[in-house]
Amino acid sequence: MKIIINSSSMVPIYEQIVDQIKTLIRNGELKESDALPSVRTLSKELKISALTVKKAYDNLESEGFTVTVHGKGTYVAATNTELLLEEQKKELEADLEQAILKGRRYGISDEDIKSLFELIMEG
Amino acid sequence: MKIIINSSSMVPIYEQIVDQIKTLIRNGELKESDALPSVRTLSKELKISALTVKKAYDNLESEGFTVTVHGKGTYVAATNTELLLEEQKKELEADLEQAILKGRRYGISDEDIKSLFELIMEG
Amino acid sequence: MKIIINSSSMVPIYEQIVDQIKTLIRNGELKESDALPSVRTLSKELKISALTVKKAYDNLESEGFTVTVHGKGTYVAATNTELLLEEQKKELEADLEQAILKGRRYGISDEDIKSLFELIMEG
Amino acid sequence: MKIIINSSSMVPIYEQIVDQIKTLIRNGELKESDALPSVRTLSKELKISALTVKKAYDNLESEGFTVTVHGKGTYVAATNTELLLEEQKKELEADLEQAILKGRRYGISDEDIKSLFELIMEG
DNA sequence: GTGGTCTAGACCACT
DNA sequence: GTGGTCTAGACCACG
Repeated sequence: MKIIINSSSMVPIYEQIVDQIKTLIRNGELKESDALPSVRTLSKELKISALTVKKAYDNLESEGFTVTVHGKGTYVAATNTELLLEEQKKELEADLEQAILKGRRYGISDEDIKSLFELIMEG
Repeated sequence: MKIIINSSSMVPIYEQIVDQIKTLIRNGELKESDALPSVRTLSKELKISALTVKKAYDNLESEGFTVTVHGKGTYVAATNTELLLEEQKKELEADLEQAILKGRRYGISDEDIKSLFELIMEG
Repeated sequence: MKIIINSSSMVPIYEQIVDQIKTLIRNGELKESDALPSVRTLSKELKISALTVKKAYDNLESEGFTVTVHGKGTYVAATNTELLLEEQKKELEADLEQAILKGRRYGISDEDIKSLFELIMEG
Repeated sequence: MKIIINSSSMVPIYEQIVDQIKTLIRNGELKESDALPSVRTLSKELKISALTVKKAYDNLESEGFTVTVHGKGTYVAATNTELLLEEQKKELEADLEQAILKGRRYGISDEDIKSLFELIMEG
């Protein structure tokens, strides 16, 4: 499990974990029935609170990506990776839209917004 | 002063006020030496706490957009609108970059990200 | 009446007026029984609110420097200029003491405080 | 954390806290990465509102003396204590200058002002 | 547990 | 009237 935490990021730690595990599942690096590391193991590995890892796992479970067996551990559920990709695209779309709307609210021209976007994509 | 508050947004109310007043200043709808509505007036108008409006005004003052005279009111300071535009562009850039990085972290191809962006801009 | 208002100063306007009139009295530029300008006249001259001038005059009267005759105006009272000088010295002493105490609270050495003081006196 | 609040002072409580913490940092009693007491803890200790403590902490952070991590706490930032000393000296200088100017405005001789100053320093 | 935001209302100083 | 400070308590998000 190569999970990288950026504690100075504005994105909450638990969300960073959720995002990365989702992607691992979609990429096939985590397959159906694979066991995730235990809450305590991962928390020690990442040097964060076990409660934070648990919150991430809870989110994954409530979204259907994992199933937790009491006293045994957390396992990757059967997933439709196509569906997951769609979901992630929707999330990206929402983020992009919000950024664009903010730019327009600031009175920045669409041309300038496009230029900025392309600059970032190329950089 | 047409300020619109979205109380269900994750963006704090005081920040929404700050953003909108900054934009009003940059657009020339609020000119140098113009008086902002008093803290109490605006708080009644927006049906929010006076403290929340004050926090917004404090932020504007500490960033140099306004000057406050005790017992008199809050006024638009002399500002370099060029500089303000740059600042807002930087904010937009940061937002866009974060969205793009998230998309890539999700394993979405750059082509797909570009398509999504253009779709939103045209829609 | 040469009164100078610094509206960007931290010292309240009414206090600036009080201070300057006190000094005019002590220097003999305003003598016993001299009439002060009317509240409205002075407020127009200084381009400030009449209420602010009134507050200054009220202060002067309550400290015994002036007497106000209803319907006529405000006049300089009989004063002991020696006493006034003492009072002003005490005020200066209090201000200096507060500044010095602050410096010491900041952990600035007495030598540095003295150096600063002399620098200002000479500059 | 020995912080002393003088609630009858004209100096706002939050500013008293800011001043004293700045000094603790400059004196090395608070070192880089040290945790400040939590907002709630300090507010109980000083028997003041949590909001007042938070306002102090916000000020410290916006001036770069501390960093706050959501859900974790407030920590002393890496600071240039030399720079801080300079800043505090400037503040002292401004206070002394204002006192001296007031004395001169009162027509008190420079010799008298110096005498007063030395008396206070020795006392 | 932590900080972040918001409320409703109080009292004060200045104009 | 204005802004400046403070309170006591609420609800939320994060760890």
